[in-house]
Amino acid sequence: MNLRIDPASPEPIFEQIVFRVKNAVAQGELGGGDRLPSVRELARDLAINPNTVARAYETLEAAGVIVRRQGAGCFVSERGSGLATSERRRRLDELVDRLVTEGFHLGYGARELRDALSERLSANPLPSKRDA
Amino acid sequence: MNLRIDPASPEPIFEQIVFRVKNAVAQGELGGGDRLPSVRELARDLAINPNTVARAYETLEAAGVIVRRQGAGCFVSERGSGLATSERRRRLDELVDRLVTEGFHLGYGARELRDALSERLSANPLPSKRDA
Amino acid sequence: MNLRIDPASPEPIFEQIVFRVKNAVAQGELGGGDRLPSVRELARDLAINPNTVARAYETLEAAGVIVRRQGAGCFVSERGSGLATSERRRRLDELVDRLVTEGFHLGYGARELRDALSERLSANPLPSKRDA
Amino acid sequence: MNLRIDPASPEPIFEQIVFRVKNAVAQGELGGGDRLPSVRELARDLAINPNTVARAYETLEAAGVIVRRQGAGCFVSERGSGLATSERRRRLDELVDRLVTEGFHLGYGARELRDALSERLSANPLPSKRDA
DNA sequence: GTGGTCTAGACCACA
DNA sequence: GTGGTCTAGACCACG
Repeated sequence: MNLRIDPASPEPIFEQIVFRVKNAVAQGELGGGDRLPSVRELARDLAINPNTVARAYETLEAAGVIVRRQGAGCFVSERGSGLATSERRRRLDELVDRLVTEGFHLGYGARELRDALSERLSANPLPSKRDA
Repeated sequence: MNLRIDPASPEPIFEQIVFRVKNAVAQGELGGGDRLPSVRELARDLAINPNTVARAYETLEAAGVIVRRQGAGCFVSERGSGLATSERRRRLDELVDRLVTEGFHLGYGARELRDALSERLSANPLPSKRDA
Repeated sequence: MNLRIDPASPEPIFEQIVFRVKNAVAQGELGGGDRLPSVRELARDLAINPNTVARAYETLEAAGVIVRRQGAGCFVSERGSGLATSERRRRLDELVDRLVTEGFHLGYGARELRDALSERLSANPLPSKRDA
Repeated sequence: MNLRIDPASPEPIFEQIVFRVKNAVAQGELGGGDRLPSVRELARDLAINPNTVARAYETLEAAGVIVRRQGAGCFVSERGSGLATSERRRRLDELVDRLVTEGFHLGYGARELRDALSERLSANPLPSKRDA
């Protein structure tokens, strides 16, 4: 999975890990049932405190992305988050609004935003759709 | 502009203000040269600490969204962010990656993501392109 | 709210806090918008580590029961968990199955289980229904 | 009895076994005197560590659900838990409180909780009452 | 003042 | 070995 973090980033370390894992799943690098590195192992590799990794894994479990099993390890979940359609849509709209607003202030117009999204989806196609 | 904030949101108040202003500009509700309410005025209207408003305006100025003229007030900037093309592109890619990754974990596929963006851009078209 | 914990219980302290808060909300002792004691204050009152309280509040936020606002405190949420109907039903069935199974092994029959539930609901009526 | 476990569940495997057995008894699939598979046999069938099965059986014996006869195997007990009436009632109230509290936070009201319990009891009636 | 992040290290529970 | 809980204490961010 090639997990790296940037300790100098304003984004908390545990959130960086959370996003990297979500990203790996969304790119098909990790699939349902796959095992993640152990808390201690990843902490050693990233030279950070095990509690920080544990926090990231905890967040990922709360989001329905992974399951943690005592004595066994952490595994990519086979099931989705279980959110209601309305809630999912609300969050999607917020994500889109954020892209459009911030993108506009970076100087990008409607067409460039659409193209950027299309290019991203073509370059790294999503795995078969995940349940909500 | 009808600036409202949600005091029950976990998003910091100053960030809510920043985003609402950026959003208003991106939707054409605010345009170059328009004047924003004064720090004291807005703080009174929203019933929040003036320091919080001041921090929001500082952030907006640093982002190149507004300019503050001594004694005259705050105005929506005519110019863009002033970032280099490579940096702008990097940030756009990051925004797109975030949409795709989080959207996937909400259960949305490539087509639905493209559609959601297109619908958003049709419903609230962007103003004429802003300079970078 | 009268929060007490049992340090000798096998149930983790942070989970005891989580349940007590959920319970207080389900009994109408706490309602939407109400403020919880601060992390430090509650930690001092219960004579436990602030991190343990923070963990409980974090869990409550993930469950959609409260919202935490930096610099302001923790407040009972006005909104529900946002779970899909199917997921809510699945969890309810699991709760019911647990009651029936464990209740049976305690020596209680169908009628006694129904009566115990009815009595509980009569003695402490639920507040007006919470959104899912 | 068709004992199955879900290795992807965060619930410890030995607890899954404990609950499945209790559940089977509460549904009449297993009755007093019935023999359970041996530790080694069940461990092989479920492809898990024999220690895990042994732990589950120990827990079931401590709860009064099964009895282990030296060299003969494990059998569903004819007797109840042996708990005092007050302790039994305390545990029942706790179970009911848990159902009501968690059910409320899932968005269910008093009536829906009562209905869910009644439906469950109708769909899978309890065997003749077990001794306390 | 509030909550948020991170480190360090102890001890327990599960497989 | 794995993850889970808890403590102690530092430092940062928000209002």
